[in-house]
Amino acid sequence: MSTTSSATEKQPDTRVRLVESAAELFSRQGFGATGIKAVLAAASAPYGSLYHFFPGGKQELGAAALTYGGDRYRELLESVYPPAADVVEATADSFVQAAGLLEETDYGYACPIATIALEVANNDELMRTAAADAFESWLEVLEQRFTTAGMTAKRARDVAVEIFCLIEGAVLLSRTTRSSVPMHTAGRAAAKAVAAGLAGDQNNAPVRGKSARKKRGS
Amino acid sequence: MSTTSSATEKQPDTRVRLVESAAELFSRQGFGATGIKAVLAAASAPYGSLYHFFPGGKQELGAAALTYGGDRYRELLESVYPPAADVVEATADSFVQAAGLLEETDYGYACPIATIALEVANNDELMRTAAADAFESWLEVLEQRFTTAGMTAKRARDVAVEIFCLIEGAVLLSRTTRSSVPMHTAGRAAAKAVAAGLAGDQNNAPVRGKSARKKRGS
DNA sequence: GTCTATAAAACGATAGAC
DNA sequence: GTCTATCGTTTTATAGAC
Repeated sequence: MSTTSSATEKQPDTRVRLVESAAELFSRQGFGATGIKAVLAAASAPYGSLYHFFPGGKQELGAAALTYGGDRYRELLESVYPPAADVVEATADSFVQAAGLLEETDYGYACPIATIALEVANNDELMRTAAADAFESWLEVLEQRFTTAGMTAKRARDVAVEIFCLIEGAVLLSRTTRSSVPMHTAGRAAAKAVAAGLAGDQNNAPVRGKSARKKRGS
Repeated sequence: MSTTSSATEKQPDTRVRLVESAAELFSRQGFGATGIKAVLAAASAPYGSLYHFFPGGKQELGAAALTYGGDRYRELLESVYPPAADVVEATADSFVQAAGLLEETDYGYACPIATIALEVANNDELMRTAAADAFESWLEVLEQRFTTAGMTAKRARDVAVEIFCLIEGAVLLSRTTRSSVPMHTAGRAAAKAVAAGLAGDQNNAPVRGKSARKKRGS
């Protein structure tokens, strides 16, 4: 019962459609620029239903959209990184997939969180933490895969953060310039970073001066 | 060489204050969520002055704010990368500086473009191109420095994009999680990437399988 | 030319009818 | 319990007074 009411599952889930539409529109147009009316129209839901399912109003809807989008993307990430897969190859694939998504959506969509997160990071603590939790869940997936592949926990974390930064930065640059080239460039760098992490070449030692480089793995 | 009407230069630059306040507020709170009244109040400017200086209204103000913020950041970038400096060291420094900026602003400010760019990339072509031009000018600075340091033009471009992605992704993650750790992690990765680019280890060949490569820059 | 007052529309949110 | 009509505020933009 309660808000989700998954016990009966009778109607075509107005609440879910609401969250899906919100995640879509907020991530495309921004949270502040998207009115709740637009969300309701996209979800084919009547006006008052929003406040029925989300007493907290737009803020609560935004947080739910972030959590929903974060979960969906985490699932995608888990599927792109099958437990036994080559993590270098999987990393390269994930960027190619992201580039394809950008092209398919005419550079309109790539990350369900980023746009909203930057908007609300200073102004809305509830939504900020929802976005942070989503990001953290993605990093945990990457960490787990990299650890399984042989990295130390510390290194797996660093590489996961690095991959995250590369893909999110590429999302920003690709969407702004309407080109998938940056995403492909970032993908090659990401694959290299993962390979370096596995090979033991990825550390936090000073990089300048003489540094004996150890060739890449396999 | 004032911005537009450079003939007289009489008033204490209301237009500049307007653009500065807009750049500040838009990048912190988002473009859609920030009303023009808030910008006018921050600039201590009367209402109608906005439409006097910017007949195009909020859109034109937003584009001007992006150009302004982009120019300022490009100057900062040029100062962080002095022409004769060690680019690896300069790269590491720039991330440390970015981390410091995040902490000083309570994780409220880091990039003058990113937040706005993601919001308007789909909805406002004028602002989108302004953001794209700003990003491109930053990449050109990095490219030029890396080329001077010995990289080939192609490699310099790739490394520049990579550095950009790392710092912008780190801005997103650091602001969302309210931690400067990701920025420092990304900084180490960035310094390594630049070093690898200089050493000739950075290429776009497939990272798996055997691939003997030996080309060197300069 | 510089600024104040107003206008029309859209916003988020609420109350109350069904 | 589900949805429609309305409230008060705030938004961008425009006239028009100084």
